[in-house]
Parts: sequence; structure tokens; C-alpha cells
Amino acid sequence: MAQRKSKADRRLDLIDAAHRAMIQHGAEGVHLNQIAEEAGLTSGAVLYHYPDLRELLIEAHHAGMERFYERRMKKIGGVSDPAEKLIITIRSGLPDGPDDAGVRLLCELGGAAGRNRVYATLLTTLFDRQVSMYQTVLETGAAHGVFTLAHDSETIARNLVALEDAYGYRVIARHHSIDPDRAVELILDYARLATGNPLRPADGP
Amino acid sequence: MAQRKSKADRRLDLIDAAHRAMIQHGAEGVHLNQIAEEAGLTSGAVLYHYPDLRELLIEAHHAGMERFYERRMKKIGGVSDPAEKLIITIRSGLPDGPDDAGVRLLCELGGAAGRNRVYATLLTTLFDRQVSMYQTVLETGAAHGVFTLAHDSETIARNLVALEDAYGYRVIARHHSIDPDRAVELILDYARLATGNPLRPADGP
DNA sequence: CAGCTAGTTGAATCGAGATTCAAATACCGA
DNA sequence: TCGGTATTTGAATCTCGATTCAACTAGCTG
Repeated sequence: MAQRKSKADRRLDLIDAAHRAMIQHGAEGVHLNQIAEEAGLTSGAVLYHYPDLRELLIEAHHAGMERFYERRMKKIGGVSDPAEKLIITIRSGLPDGPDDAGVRLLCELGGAAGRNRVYATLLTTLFDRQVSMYQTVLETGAAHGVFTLAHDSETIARNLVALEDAYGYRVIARHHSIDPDRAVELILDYARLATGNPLRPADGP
Repeated sequence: MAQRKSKADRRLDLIDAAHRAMIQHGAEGVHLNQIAEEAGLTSGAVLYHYPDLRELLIEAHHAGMERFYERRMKKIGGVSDPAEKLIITIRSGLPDGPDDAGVRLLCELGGAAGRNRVYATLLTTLFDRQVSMYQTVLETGAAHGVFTLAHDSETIARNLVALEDAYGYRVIARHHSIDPDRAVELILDYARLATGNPLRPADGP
């Protein structure tokens, strides 16, 4: 028998298991047994904690987005130079590679959002939060005089998030000539025009 | 009994039915019976024409992409002024609204492409074709001296297609403040920087 | 108009996955 | 150590969609 765990702990495990299962089998094509197997449990145990599977899936998506967003905030947290910060922000929004679990899950949702209000809201909220994040970076840079914004910060921020999203899909689909580094360069080409800053990656200390 | 049709005609019907069914129930969550119902047939008849359901789904996606691309080419075909052509090209890449069937289907594939090589190839190919399309517009404008390209045409074209893609997803997810018109404006803001052209929509005759 | 063929139906069967639940068991507190 | 309880199992059952196929029929052909 699988190790017994407290309700709270097990629910966290299950969210993680659902995450993995959805990446393998699709956000909508995933089966209860697949989630149970990922968690090292039987289907009955999963139902014990989540009588309604949909609730688990939504929580898994929600947790995945929080994780994605928190990780980005953490990566850019320590950086003070606006140009460097913008570059790091861009990089942190792209998948590491075609198998990046966090981004894979986000991509799963794009289509479902057209049919499912909850998923649509989750994705829209994430988009808007990322836009705000970029706006902060852009306006700080403008206040310091290192960015000369070609448009209002919201417009630029939206376009940056949009580019990230789209190139994320390309990387996940294994585009032969768009890997994460290439994607960063493409987005930076826009960012340079929009900020008037050359945005050269700093060579380490 | 449903009207009898030739093999070829019926297959076209079924591709259309699969298209509609996938939009309602998801590219991967769709069921044989749902496709049969959309086509006004029974499941047996569908299997008669497509013993392997996957083949039908792939053909439906393929046809949807062809249609999407052909429609764009047709819309921009008659326009000769490069600036106007670019604006129309951008507009033609976005959904009419959240219920646009063509784009809905494309969005369904994004997630699946991470797991399915065939879908990944279809999407990648479409992306590259759209990039070529934009490159032609951009280079023609540059040759006429009305565009001053800030980067090579491939970079700009890729970014334009990426922006379209991403805002397509936003529209489909019913973002409260990004409708098709707003999306066009956002993309145009980038296009102006990249081409050095004010890109003002011509007021019709 | 008779016969043939291809397309379609509908009922039967099959199988996979969801759901239920009594029994088993690990862990906790007394 | 000994209940008591929360968690997990595993088998039984239920449900639904896929698959098969013999019978049926529309439309063509001679």
C-alpha cells in the first residue's frame, strides 16, 4: 500500500501528479487512472480526495500558473539594472526547451479556453499579471532615463507577453530554427525598438 | 436515411463535420458519435469512410489550415499599396471574434503539438508559410522605398506572425479589453517601428 | 424495369474507464 | 498496547463510446 499521508499533503501530491499526467496525455484527454498512476495510488484514493475530477484539474492548472509566475518574479527579483532586468524577464517567460513542464501545461490550455470559461479566466488573468510585471520593468527603466518608450508601457508590455507566448508555442512544437535562445533574440529585437536601449546581455562579473 | 453521396463528397462533408465537432468538444476530446451527428450520419457510416478516426482528424486540421491560409492570400491579393497590404495582412490573421471557427481550430492544436508530431509539423509549416507571406509584403514595401526595415525581413515577419498568434488566443479566450480591433492596433504599433511607415488605414473611396 | 453496387443503418458486442463500497490497514492518541 | 479513525485498496458494477456486421436501400447501369 502507498504511504499514508495527511489530506493536505496528499492533495499537493495529486496536483503534481495531475500536472504530469496532463502533460503526457493532454489537459482534456487525461484519465483518472493515469493521474492515480502518476501519484502511485489507485483511482479510488484519488476520488476520495477529489470526488470531482474537474476540480483537481483546475487546481493543477492554477498551481502551475502560480508556480510559473512566482519563478519569474524570483528570477528577476535581485536584478536592479533595468536593461538587464528586461532581458532576464524575457528569458524567464520562455520554456527551457520543448519539454519544459510548466510551459507545456500552459499551452495545453489555449484551445480549451475557447470552450471553458474557467480556463479562459485563468489564462487571461495570467496574461494580465505578466503585462503588469513588464510594465513595472519598463516604467522603472523610463524613470531612470535608460528607456525611451516608443509607446505607452501597456502597449509594449502586451506585445512582449504576446511574443513570449507565441514563441513558447513554437519551442514546444519543436520548430527547427526557433529554440529558446533564438526566441529571446527575436523578442529583444522588438524590445530594442520599443525602449530605445541596445539591451546587450551583461557579461558576467 | 441520410442522402447517399459519393465517396469523395462524403469525405468532404465529414471533414467539415469533424471541424465543427472538434471546435465544440476539443481536438482530442471529440467522439466519433459527435462527428457522426454533425454530419447527419451514424457512427458506422463514418467508420466506413474513415476506418481510422485519427486520419479524419488530421485531414480536418489540414483542410482548416489550408482554408485559413488561402483566405488570407485572397484577401491581400488585390491590394498593391504596401502599407495598405500590410494592414490587411495583419487583420486577416486575426479571428473575427471569439467564435471564429477557423482560428478556434488552430488554437486547439497548440497544446497537442507538444505530444503529437503530426500536429506539431502542421502548425510549424503553417507558421513558416505565414512568415514567408509577410516577408514578401515587407520586402516589396522596402523595394518601393515606403518601408525602412529596422531588421531583416525574416525577423520582422516572425514577430508579426507571433503577435497575431498570441492575440488570436487572447481573442478566443475573450479577453475583456483585447478585441480584434485592439489587437490590430497593438500589432500595428510594432509594425510601425519595424517599417518606419505610419501605416494609417486608408479611408476607402 | 431488374439487378448490381456502394453507402448507410441499427442492433449486438466489446472494452475501457468511472464509480461505488465493504474490507483492509496505517497511523494517532490515550 | 489498544481502540478509533482516516486513508487506501481492490473487486464489483455501471456507463458510455468504439467496433462489427448482417440487413437494407438509394441510385446507377444495362
